[in-house]
Amino acid sequence: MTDATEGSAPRRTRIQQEKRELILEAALEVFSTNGFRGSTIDQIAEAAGMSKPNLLYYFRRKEDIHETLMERLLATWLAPLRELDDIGDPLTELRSYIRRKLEMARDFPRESRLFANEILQGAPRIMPLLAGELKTLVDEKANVIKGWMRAGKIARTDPWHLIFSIWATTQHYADFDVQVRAVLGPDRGGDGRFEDAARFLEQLFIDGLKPKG
Amino acid sequence: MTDATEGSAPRRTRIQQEKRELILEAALEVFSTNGFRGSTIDQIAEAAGMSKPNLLYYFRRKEDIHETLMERLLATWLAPLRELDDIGDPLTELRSYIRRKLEMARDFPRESRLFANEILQGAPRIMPLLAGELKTLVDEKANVIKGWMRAGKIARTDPWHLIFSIWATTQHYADFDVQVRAVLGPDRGGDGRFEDAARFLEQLFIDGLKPKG
DNA sequence: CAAATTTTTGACCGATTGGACAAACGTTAG
DNA sequence: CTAACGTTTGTCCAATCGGTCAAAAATTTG
Repeated sequence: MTDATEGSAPRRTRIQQEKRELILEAALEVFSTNGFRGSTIDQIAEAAGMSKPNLLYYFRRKEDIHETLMERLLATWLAPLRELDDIGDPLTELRSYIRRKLEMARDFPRESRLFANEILQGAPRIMPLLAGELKTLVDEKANVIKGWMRAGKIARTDPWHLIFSIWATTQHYADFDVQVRAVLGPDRGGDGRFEDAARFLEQLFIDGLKPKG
Repeated sequence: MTDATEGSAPRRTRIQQEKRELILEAALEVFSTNGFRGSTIDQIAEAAGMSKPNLLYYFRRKEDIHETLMERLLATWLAPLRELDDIGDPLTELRSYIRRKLEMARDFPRESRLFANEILQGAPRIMPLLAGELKTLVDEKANVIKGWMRAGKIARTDPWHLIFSIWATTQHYADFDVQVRAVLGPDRGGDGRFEDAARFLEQLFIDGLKPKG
């Protein structure tokens, strides 16, 4: 994907490519734990192992780093939803989607928190994207789900809120990780918590809480 | 609840009580939308309609405002979970809990976002509370839920993750409100979205997605 | 009333912030 | 070697930050 903010792809040397990656990696770490305003260029520069003016040689403004980060994030973030399609068994498809989202929460918690930070503060930088690209994608998948309901493959319910609930429950394990670990305690809060969560979510979304029989 | 940070309850004049409330109300608005570091004393002072030194006459440090806000928040925030008890039908109890939490997301979105901001950034100020008071409460309620499972009143599953999923799905409508409204669009994103969410969540938690029959 | 106390404010301070800039350094091409 | 170009850094700046302070204004008390 080309940089949306520049008309033509800027030519970059090998060093520029590498250093920009280094900065973005460091900035992801810093932004995701301190928020945009809570992070300083010095922090990012130090995490990237370079001086502040050197960092500003690769990204002219603090906002440019954040913007680049958000653009990359959104592409990978919505990939699981894009994969949800009509072929295959509906319940299996949804199960896979839930599993993929939970894996992303486990493997990319910093990206999840970066996104959560942005939304929490009113999404000032990505509002058009939410109402545009994201809404279009969700509407499209909601229609797929509606088709499954009409065909009697899954229970009739609100597809949009279904998608919200999948987002909420899976991202919770990234965004609220400290709380989850604190409540589960040292015994159950270890690495196994994601498998426990996967089992629980599968049961919740498929069967609910009503006892069988 | 008495102020945990001061040994004895400080005596306050009528003006002090009123102005402190005014400041806390303004600070809730500012902190919940900008985070702690993203908020300035000037912003809060302006929102409260007073000068910065005047504000600092009532709260000596920025952190004191945030601390007072968090203490109040936590008490009311956990009230719905405290109400969950053994008397009454289990499924009805859980339904009520979900409804109460969703109502809190609707009526106190700023408190929800303030809390989310704190957790997102690693809960630096309330970590002991999470591992202490909160964990104790959740463990206790998890045992209640376990009892229901043993009695065959609800399906067997992980009570802790059940509670997490209720938190996640309900608070999502406060914390990710902009995204929810953007995706639902002007038609369905209006005031009715909370009733739609309530209907959906009830169905999800009780019956899941598997088609009937 | 007057004295004592509480409340409010303008001016100010040191620290931190995002960012500019020119000079120094390193690398590559002719 | 040298000129050109890409990279790095020390220094600096204006704005903003949290917070202080003394004095003025308002209020309460006797």
